[in-house]
Amino acid sequence: MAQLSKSYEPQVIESKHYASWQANKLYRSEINHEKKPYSILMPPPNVTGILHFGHVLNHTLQDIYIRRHRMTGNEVCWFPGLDHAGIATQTKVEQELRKEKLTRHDLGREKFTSKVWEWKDKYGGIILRQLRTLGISADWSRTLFTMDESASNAVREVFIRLFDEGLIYRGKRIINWSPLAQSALSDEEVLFREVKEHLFTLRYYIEGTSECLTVSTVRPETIFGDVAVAVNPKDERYSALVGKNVVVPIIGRLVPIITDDYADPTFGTGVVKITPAHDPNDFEVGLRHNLEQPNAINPDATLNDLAGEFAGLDRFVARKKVVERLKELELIEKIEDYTHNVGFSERGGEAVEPYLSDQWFVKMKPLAEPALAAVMNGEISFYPNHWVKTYEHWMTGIRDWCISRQLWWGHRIPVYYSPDGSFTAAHSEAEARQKLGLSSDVTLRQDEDVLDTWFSSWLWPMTTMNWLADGKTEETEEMSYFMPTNLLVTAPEIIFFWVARMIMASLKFKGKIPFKDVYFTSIVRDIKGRKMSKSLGNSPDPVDIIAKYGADAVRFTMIYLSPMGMDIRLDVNEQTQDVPSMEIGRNFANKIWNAGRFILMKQAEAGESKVVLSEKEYSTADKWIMSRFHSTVQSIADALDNHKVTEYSKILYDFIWRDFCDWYVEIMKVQFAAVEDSAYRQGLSNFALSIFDGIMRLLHPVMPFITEELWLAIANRDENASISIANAPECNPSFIQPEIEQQFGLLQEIVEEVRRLRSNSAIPPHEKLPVTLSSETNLLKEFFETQSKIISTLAKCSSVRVGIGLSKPEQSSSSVYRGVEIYLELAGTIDLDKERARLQKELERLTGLEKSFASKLSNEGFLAKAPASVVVAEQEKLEGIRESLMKISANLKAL
RNA sequence: GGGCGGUUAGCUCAGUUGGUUUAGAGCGCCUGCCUUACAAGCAGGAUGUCGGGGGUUCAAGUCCCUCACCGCCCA
Repeated sequence: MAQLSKSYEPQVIESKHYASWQANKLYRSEINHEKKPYSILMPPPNVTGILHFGHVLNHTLQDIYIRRHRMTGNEVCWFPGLDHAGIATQTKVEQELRKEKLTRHDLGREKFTSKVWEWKDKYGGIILRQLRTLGISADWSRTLFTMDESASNAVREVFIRLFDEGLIYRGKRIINWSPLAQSALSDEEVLFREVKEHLFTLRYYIEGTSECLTVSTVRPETIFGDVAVAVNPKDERYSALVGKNVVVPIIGRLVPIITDDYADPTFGTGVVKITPAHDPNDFEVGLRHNLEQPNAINPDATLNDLAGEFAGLDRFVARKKVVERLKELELIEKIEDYTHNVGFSERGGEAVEPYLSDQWFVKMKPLAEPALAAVMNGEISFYPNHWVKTYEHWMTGIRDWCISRQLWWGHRIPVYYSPDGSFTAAHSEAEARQKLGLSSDVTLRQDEDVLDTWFSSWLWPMTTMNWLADGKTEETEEMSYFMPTNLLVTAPEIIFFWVARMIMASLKFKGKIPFKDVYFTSIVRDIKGRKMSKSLGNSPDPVDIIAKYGADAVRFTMIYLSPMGMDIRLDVNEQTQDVPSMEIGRNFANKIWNAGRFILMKQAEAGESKVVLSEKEYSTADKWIMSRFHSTVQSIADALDNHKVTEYSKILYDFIWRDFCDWYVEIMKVQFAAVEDSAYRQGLSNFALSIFDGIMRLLHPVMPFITEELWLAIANRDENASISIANAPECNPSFIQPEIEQQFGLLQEIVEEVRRLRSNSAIPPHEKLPVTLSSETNLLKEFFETQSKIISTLAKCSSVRVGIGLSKPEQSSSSVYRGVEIYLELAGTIDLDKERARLQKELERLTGLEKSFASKLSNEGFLAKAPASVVVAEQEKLEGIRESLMKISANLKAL
């Protein structure tokens, strides 16, 4: 027998087993047509990312399903990978360069990108190493990086196909511009936040008059791009002025007063300035009225020459200066506080600038329609289901996707321009020339921009399975075996970024859905409901927490605490950066550890043997634990099948702690001590061990390390065995016996009632007292007789007298439970007043109950309309209550 | 403005298609225990107008309407 320490020490055990799992290549998958496939795509973390609690939860969930299916006979594959994260990674490397006072332009494109690759090889993907400490069983041999050649080939091919089909187009549009990254962002990369600013009402003098129109704006610094002021066509206040010109403040340019529905008569003065290059709505107005689109802002968000004396100033500095100047010129009518939503870059955090530029877009409508249908018709299911509505809403109002980024790190857009202005998408310059019908001496220029990172990750379901790895191969073995994958586990935040687009791409290019079920995880917050973030100091490093509590404990706690469909709140100590709730999992692990240790000790005590109790030898408790075990097996299967993962953890927690440890193990001690026969003892300890073995298998998906350690220990299995490739227990319904569970329930209640009586009378724990149990049926009498040893041990009785209609012993504390009278003999120590008060209180409680049941049963509506079974059950309850009432009042009288 | 969640013990949450002796768990709290698997533990205890109001029903924490508050997403 292995020597186990008194408390569970995860650190050594965890690294030992992970190394052995990897060395034995247990989680490598292969195409095996004998088995049903089960697969999950790991959402590729950012190459710059480090582990946070969101990852811990997400990957634990995935690992639970992966491990579970590996144990239920599937050929399992978990496809891991890493995302190149264009903006984030480029920013990181640019920051490093800045320390050397260099910019990427100093290096040039080629040198810069090779620098990024160097950075990636050296520091990138820390997170994948960190994930290993969690114990997850991904097939690391399949790790894909979105910039790998194979994935890049697919990206290029997809771009060309969509371009040729007309689904990718180039357009001059207002896009979200990140001045920090100096790149376009997609709508999804912009976060809106309420900001308190000011609403300035400016005076625009009408040409040649001393009258003025007052125009409200929050961005006076954009007046240099003004081309018109607009009023609503129905707004009679201004109808006489339409067609006249006004003078733009400071610069004095004349612009027309036009009418457009966009002008809201109820907002501000009802007059709005039109700056097409700096506002998406104004841009639309400009198109309708054929206006120019002068750009007054540079890519770094400083003002340009159009702003005259303000040229070169940052937009926010410029705003102040412009306001000062307007004040000097008395061109400000009023300044009001104004709260509105402003878009900020998800990555850089700076305010996004609506910016007019040439960008590449994907036409989304044709892609969205089938992708919406796949979810609406149930081919793909969302858990929790309510996300379907969010998905539907976005998909029906979908806008084209801006996919070009003015970065160097990423997949370069495969578009080539000829000097004559024609262009096409192609695999090479030569191919482009051919497509454009140009002779071979024409030099083409490749588009400078790269693609949005998500343009590679939307192909993830296919590129992970080597689709178009060489740019040509349409169908791979992996795809025909594993696609569609079974489950995707992801944060709801990227439902649009990623989930929706993967569905689109898979349907578009393969005509297949990418996954069947999507599980949206909880968002991890602190106890105040704030999202975890480094700047708030409420985001401890999970690596430290894992080191302190053990990976199993962290995994279990996260699952146990995360409510389905809602955010999870973790109590974080900001001083110590500790997460004390991890004690739930740690204590549980310790409990399991000690239960295992106990059984091993009993087995050693009984002597090595393979003998297991036969069914004929089962005691009530043995039958009961078998019944409970098989029910547990069933409810765990149901919980996991229905994506109720928290329930899975709760079922196990309760079964192991309450049923197995509190009751079965305690009773096993009694049974073990009562019989000296070593064959019986061996049979019993092996029986308990077999239950424990099953528990380990049920628990393994969520707590892989401790279960591996104990499972290997309990059977002295050989070094290379692993619970992770063992079979999950199956439910054998014939062992589920409700009548045994009911009978045992009575035993538990009796024991607890005696303990309660003892506690009420303040009996010291070591003092044993005589107990009398009086029942009304022979059946119960006999049952108590067979269980008397157990009752007397668990309830600390010096003796247990069992009989039918026994009278109340002198000076005893009494109780009635379902017709059974329980007497605890307290000769000499009984406090009669206290006992009377207790019985009186119980009497009152029961009288109240009796009243409510009696009135229910005399209600004709109830008798006529309630199902007969309910009426009968209520009738029986009432009779039981009346019986208890009689007995208690008799006991009260007898005091 | 539109949509989606949530409101149950001091805290974090369970509570299946309405019907379990008048609502459960963990943490925290109180009392007593180093009962040789486990003090990271054991035994016992206290704590609730199930957010407010209305309705449906024989019966509502559970279904419907409405209001309030909190959170998220979209515009």
